[in-house]
Amino acid sequence: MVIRESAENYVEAVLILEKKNERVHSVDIAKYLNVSKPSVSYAIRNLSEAGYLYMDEDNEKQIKLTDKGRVLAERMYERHLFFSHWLESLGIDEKTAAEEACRIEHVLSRKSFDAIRTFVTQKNKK
Amino acid sequence: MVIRESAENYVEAVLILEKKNERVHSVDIAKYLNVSKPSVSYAIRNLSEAGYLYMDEDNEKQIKLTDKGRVLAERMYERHLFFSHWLESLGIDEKTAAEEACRIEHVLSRKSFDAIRTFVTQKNKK
DNA sequence: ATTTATTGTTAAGCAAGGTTAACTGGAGGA
DNA sequence: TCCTCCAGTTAACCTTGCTTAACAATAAAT
Repeated sequence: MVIRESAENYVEAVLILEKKNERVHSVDIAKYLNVSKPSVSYAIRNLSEAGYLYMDEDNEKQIKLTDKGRVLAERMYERHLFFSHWLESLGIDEKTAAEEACRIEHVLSRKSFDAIRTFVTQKNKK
Repeated sequence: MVIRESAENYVEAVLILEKKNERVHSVDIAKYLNVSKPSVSYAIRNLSEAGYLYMDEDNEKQIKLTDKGRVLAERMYERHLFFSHWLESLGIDEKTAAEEACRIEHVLSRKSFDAIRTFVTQKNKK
């Protein structure tokens, strides 16, 4: 399975719900991402086949990240926080900042993201 | 027609080929964007129905931007130049910088792009 | 115990944006 | 004149990632 924007959003959603100490069931992901239940069902199947997460059948079907999935999710989340905070600091309203962070976070290579973050962080220090 | 990333790439390609003083026929766009001829044919039909460009039947089927198309194309091109130059100045190689600029340019609102450009330009002045 | 609500899955289908294969039509060379 | 090449279109199809409708299974409530 090729990991695309959609897949990245699913694992990130799992991480965020988990951090909020909320239940992480398919239906919660659907609500969080604003998609239908079958979409989540389909995504879960693909992502579990690809080893990014699994459904814990023994524990009320909670969705859990694998190590591989967690690495990806943390990377997306880190980017999300960075871009949304940066955009907000530039005067973009919170909602817009979150939406755009959500799109930018998927299109950058590691190198470019690191370079941008270093640039912004250094400027903000001064 | 909703203008998406793909549509933005087509009008931008027309602008760039035009700036390079090259022929702008469907087949040139296909080569530039690395897509097949039928893809271009389909895109041209949609974009001309939506008023972004037209095929000049009286002039060897050259593809021309309408005013509306030109506005969009210039906006994309401006973003493309900004991001690719910025990334290169951060040490990203030219090819990667161009590829990533090509993706970032489509995901930002006007407000966010302006804010980012102002931030970067100011830092680089100091 | 039976009904009801919640959760997840299956099936069928749609839209966007690609692809290849096959066709048409015009321009230039032999 | 005929043949060939080039450009563009049409048809059929694929993939991704959604959707709605219908259904199954389980838990909770009366």
